[in-house]
Amino acid sequence: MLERAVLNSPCATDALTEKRCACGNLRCILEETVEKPHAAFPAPFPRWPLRRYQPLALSLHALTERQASKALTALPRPGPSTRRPVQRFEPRALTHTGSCLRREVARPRERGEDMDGCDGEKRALAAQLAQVLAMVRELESRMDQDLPAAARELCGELASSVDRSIRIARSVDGCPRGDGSQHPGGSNAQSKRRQVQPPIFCFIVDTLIEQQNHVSDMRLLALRSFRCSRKGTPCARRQDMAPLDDGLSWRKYGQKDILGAKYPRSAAHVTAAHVTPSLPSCYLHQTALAGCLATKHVQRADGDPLLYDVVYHGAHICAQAAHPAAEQLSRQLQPGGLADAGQEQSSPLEPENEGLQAGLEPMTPYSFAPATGAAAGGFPLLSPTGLEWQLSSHTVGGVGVGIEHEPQFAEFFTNSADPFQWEYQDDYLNLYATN
DNA sequence: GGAATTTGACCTGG
DNA sequence: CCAGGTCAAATTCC
Repeated sequence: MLERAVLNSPCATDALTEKRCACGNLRCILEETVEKPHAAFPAPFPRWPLRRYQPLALSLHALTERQASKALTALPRPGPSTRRPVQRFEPRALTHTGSCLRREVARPRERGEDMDGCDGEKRALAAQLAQVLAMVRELESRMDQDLPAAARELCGELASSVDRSIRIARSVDGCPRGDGSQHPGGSNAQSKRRQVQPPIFCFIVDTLIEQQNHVSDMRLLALRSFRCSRKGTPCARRQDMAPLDDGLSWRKYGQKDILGAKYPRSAAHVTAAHVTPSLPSCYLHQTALAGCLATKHVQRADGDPLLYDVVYHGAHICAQAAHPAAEQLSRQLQPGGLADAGQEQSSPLEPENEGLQAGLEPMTPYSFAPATGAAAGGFPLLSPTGLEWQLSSHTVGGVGVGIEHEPQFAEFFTNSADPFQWEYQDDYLNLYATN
């Protein structure tokens, strides 16, 4: 795995000053970009905290502000259930139970708070999100001070509050409706395949703390999801805290143990139910192949079992392509002809062409549709390498980390002449102000 | 009984 | 030849 190779670099430290490390090891390149700003400016360098904290804090701020306004509207509305939810692709072996929660938090009912069921929990959720927002603002206010200890403490509080928010959101999401039906994804005791999403903020807060400790860089996180694909360039990939609920329906058709990987890789087609719902199940797979070439591979990351490496192949030409996000991706793929994953294509995410710098919302692979949980909402991820690495996700459990495309990746490492791309902070500001 | 998943076999590209 | 992707019958779930 690339990640492992990165971490095991044998290169000498002095090589880090080279623009490209002599050994070509990725870690050297990473450390160069991380350490150079520190070496170039005397400590305490007043912009150090800003450079370190502002992108993530801005992400948190933008997210929490949106969440505070959107979370409740995304909650299940009372009314009859229209149809049985289509089972999303979720490898059983990859199912987890949200064990990454840092601490157990008593639910409002257990704490003697509002007893009005969903309404009470909605209020608790709103309160939690408001608290998160306040903490993020405080974090922003401290950016100009070199107070890593205070920032660390604040991050811990943030993580705790976010965990609580997500717990509440889940419990609300699972509240019984007026007609007694369960909301999709809710707490259906009979559903053994239900999906449990981990808290989305654990990761970003960990990342924030990690950056504070000079241990890592967001660029490393972007690297973690890079892997060569036998079939050629995947049209999109990302790492996530859970198998994505990307708004589409997937059917698993295979699982394979991968040499050197801890966890097997699962593959899924788009289900053809939307196209030919009357066909018997034995034809579904073939129909899916004939109707839509999109496939999805999911594998747990070796380094962090809570992360899932998701790779999308092929073009959506089935009925589900009508999904707004899928349509958007399709449009982006068409000019470059990336429809077939086996073809060598240029990046569908060229920043200068795709409106990132114009303030448009960054693209996401297929659909990361707003999920039914209260934690749904836009989530801009920042990358230290520049705007072309940014992405926004819209999934409950989704913390998009590394959507990338191989040409971009290659360009990133072959054209790493600007280790100070962090200086585009104002662009970040502008970008997120428009999201 | 239909839908979804599992799993061993087969296929394919390097 | 081998690793990884896919097929499809068998199995499981609801």
